[in-house]
Amino acid sequence: MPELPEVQTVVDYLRPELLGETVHKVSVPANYKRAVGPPSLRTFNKCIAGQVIQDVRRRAKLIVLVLDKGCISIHLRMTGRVLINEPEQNDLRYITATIELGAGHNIYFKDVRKFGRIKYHNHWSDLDALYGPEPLSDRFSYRWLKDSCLSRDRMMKPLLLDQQFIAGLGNIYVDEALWTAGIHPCRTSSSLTSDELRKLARAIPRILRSSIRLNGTTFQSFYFGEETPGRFASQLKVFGKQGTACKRCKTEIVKVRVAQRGTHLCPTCQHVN
DNA sequence: CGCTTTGTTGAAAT
DNA sequence: TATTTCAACAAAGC
Repeated sequence: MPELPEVQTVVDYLRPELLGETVHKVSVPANYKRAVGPPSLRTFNKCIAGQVIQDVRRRAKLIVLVLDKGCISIHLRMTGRVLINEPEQNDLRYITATIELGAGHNIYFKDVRKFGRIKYHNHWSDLDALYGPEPLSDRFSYRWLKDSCLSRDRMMKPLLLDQQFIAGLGNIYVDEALWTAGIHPCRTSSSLTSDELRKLARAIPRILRSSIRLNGTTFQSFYFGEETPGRFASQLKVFGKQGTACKRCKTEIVKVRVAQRGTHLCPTCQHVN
């Protein structure tokens, strides 16, 4: 499940390969056209034709190809993968879109679950405005987190998953950050103490940077490049660790349901109140 | 077959 | 009315 560190890993892998390439058009298979747009395929191609890729960057969980004028965003959702080499024959059926570059070079979007989407935006700011602060930017701070949590009344888990609140966190890193800070996922944001907020503000960037350094977490299906897995799975403290002993207090990690999401926590370290 | 996964959407609840 | 929560959705593997 690609979240901020996994998407960053893909972006860092793609950037040197794609910088300076010219985009020709995007094509989709006849039996599945949902992966591209908005805008419509016709408009999409009219917009991108001949534009040069000036930058490859990440915003929230999106891979963004910044072109001369607008930009193309790629959301991997659950199982999306970006390939820059011709896929194997048996992988061809999962290619839901192809971005055609010059000289027979293509970007292939392979997506078994087909939740992934590729969109075009006329301006970077249109896309930028959709998301909250980047946790690895200077817009994120203890002060911001404190003010933002105390000024609303939401459960911490869904709050941190809300991309408009903070960008890039998903199920894995929210569970890890809340365990590190000793905060129960059901805690109300306005009830957090300064000490808890301070711990959380430290934990979020620390965990994300640490994961990026190891190329992200390969839990089920995340790979970048052709078949390279991330190595952060070995550092996980609670995600997928139900039934094992808490690294801090030896209590058994449990998996519960919070806001319709599978949620991993230590009942001792993370108090409800 | 039902459950799981993600983020968006629109409806419902507070 | 604004804020917050929830169910539905899209798709396929196990």
